[in-house]
Order: sequence, then structure tokens, then C-alpha cells
Amino acid sequence: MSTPRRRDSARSRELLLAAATELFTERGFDRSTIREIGERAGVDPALIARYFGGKAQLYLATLQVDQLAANPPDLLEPERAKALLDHAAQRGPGPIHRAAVSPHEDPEVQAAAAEQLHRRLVDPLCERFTREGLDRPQLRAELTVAAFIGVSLSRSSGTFQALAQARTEDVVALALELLAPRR
Amino acid sequence: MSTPRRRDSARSRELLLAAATELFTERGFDRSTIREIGERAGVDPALIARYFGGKAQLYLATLQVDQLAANPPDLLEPERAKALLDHAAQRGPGPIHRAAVSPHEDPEVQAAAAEQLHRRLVDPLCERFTREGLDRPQLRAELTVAAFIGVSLSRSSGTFQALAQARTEDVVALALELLAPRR
DNA sequence: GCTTCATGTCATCATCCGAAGACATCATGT
DNA sequence: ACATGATGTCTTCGGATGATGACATGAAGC
Repeated sequence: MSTPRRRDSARSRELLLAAATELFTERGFDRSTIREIGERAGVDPALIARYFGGKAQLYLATLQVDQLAANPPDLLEPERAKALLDHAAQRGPGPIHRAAVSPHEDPEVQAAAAEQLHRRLVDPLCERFTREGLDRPQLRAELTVAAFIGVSLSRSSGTFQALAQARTEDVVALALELLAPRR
Repeated sequence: MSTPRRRDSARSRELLLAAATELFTERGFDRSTIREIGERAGVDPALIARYFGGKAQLYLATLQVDQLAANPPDLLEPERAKALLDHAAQRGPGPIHRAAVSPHEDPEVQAAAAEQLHRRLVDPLCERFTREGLDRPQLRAELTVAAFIGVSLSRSSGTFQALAQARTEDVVALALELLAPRR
């Protein structure tokens, strides 16, 4: 068995990354402090500067690891939509979702978030719409993703009671009924 | 003609309120500072404390004045939806919209925002759905408003190019095509 | 004119934050 | 064992922010 080393930079790095993902997910970038991140990770926050360069770079790192990473989800597939909403409901909306509605101050950071958002959500939808021969596929895709993100974020915000309390299956069913293009 | 008094608390109050509405709309509550508000209003920021009690209370005051105040908009009426999206595109999403996706830290403030959101957007839709005999009218209404807000906020964030650049009429038409309940 | 209160200006405080660096401690190679 | 670099801990700095109160100034009543 591998002896648990008392000092392990890789492990510290990952602990910080995981804690940062949690906090950025729960409260967003601005309201998360590197002290909180360090506390949750059980790692001194000064190491954030050493291993990532700073809070902004740590945020960029979390974007790369965000759980959407799996095969590109197609929002119009009920199982995928449900999985995404479930994930958001249980662990909060991902940093990428937040970036869609409240842009980051640093343009570089915002651009990175936008790139992830497109690659993982918009582009797959756009391809689907193109395949289906719908007009304005890009606009349709962005509109759909924006609406989906609005629902996902609103569900976590506590502002909409019925939306937050409804079972995910019901939300997905209703949303797809509304969002699915007319045949 | 009324002599413009060099000292006029009512005027100072309104200048602060107007400037605060602008800034909260542009950058949200957290990223707006009372110094910026005072600067834009041409009024000393210390007067915020005197006339409103503090930054949070000033925010509450802006919620009451938010431009949605006019007759309850029905999102499914194209003219109303276009007006709301146009307004958001030109002057930024209102503070109420932001509150739906990123809850305020202070529960009291958040509750006030939620109340406005329901009174002005959710409730009218819910009544409409009820009249039309649709099931789950409350859930439908919240879902629709959440989606609409996602679109509105995303349009202003610069994350979605096609969505931001498309003419408002086209966005509304496409959104209504997607959102309108099946007949 | 003088008083008195409303209104406005300014300086300062306490707090929080991200960043940086000094210093301590452990691991590893020789 | 020792030297050296990696890793971790702690303190401190500079800046920003909201709040507060002391003080100044104008307005209104007498």
C-alpha cells in the first residue's frame, strides 16, 4: 500500500481544487474567498498562489474540471436534461452556468467560461438543430441553453418555490414539452 | 417658477435612487459601491445612510421603483415580452431579474425581491394558465419566468453572441414559438 | 441678526480581501 | 548525517468597502 505522505503537493492541489469547485458552485466567484477555500480544503490558502497563481487562475482550473465534462450533453434528451438538473439541484449550479448570466469581471476568465459553455452545451444543440434542418440553429441553441440555465439557476436560488420543490422528472418533462421544437 | 433650492433633500434622495437603480442594473448589488453611486448621482455617498439607512435599504428602495412597475406584464403577449427584453437589452437586466438567479445574502432583501418577482411576472402568468385550464399552473408559470429570465440575462452578459446580436423581435418570436403551450 | 434645525462635506474607523514574502519543516539524494 | 530543494505555516501589506460621526454650511422662523 502506498504510504500516505505527510507532504504531497499534488494532493494539496486537488484538495484546493475540489473545495474551490464546491464554493464557487455554492456562492459564485465573488462571494468565495481564498480563506474559505483553504479552510474547507484543510490546506493553507497561501498555497493557492503557489499552485495556481491566484484566485482567478484557480477559478479557471475549476472550469476545466467542471462535471459537465462528460460526453457532450444534449439538452433535448430527457435523461441528459434530468441528469444535469439533478446535478445542479444537489450540488448547485456549476460555475459555468453562473458565467452565462453574470459575466466575470476579468474578460479572459469570462472568455474561458464562455468557451466551455459553448463547447459543452451550445454546440451540441446547434449541431442537432442543423441536422434537423431548423432555421437559425445557432440562435435556437443559445436561446435554449439560456432558458435551461435560467431554470437551473432559479431552481437553486430559492426564489421559486414550486420550481424548487417539484420533482426533477416533472420539471424536465414540462420543460421539454415547452422547449422541444414543433414537429 | 420654482426656485431651484441649493439644498433639497428630496432631490438628493431621488438622484441617489436613480443612480443606484442604474448601477445595480448594470453590475448587480455586490459589485456596486456606494461611492460609485454617490459619484454618479453627484451626491455625497454619506447621504445614502442618512436617507435610506444603508446600501441594503437603498437596494430595497430601488426594487420598489423598478421599471416593471407598470401594469403586470404577460410574458406570453409578444408586445409585452418584446418590451421587457428591449428594456433589458438597453438598460441591462433589472435587479429583480438578477435576484432570481443569484440570491441576495440578506434573507430579508432576497424575500423582498422574490415578492416583486412573483407579483409582477409569476402571478399574472399563473392566473393565465389557470384560466386556460392547464395543469400545474404555478409550476408552469415559474418555469416560464425562469426561462425568460435566463434568456434576458444571457442576452446582456455577452456570453451568447447570436442571442445578443439577434433582433429582439426575432428572439421574442422564437422564444414564444418555443414557450407557448401546445394548443 | 440670531438661533436652530436641516442638509451637505469630510475624515476616519473597522473589516475584509487577495497577494506576497519571511520563515519553518519535511523529504530526498548523496 | 548533511545539504538542498520542496512543501507548509504564519504574518503582514496595500487596497477597497460600508458605516459612522464630527464638523461646516445653508435655510427658515423669530
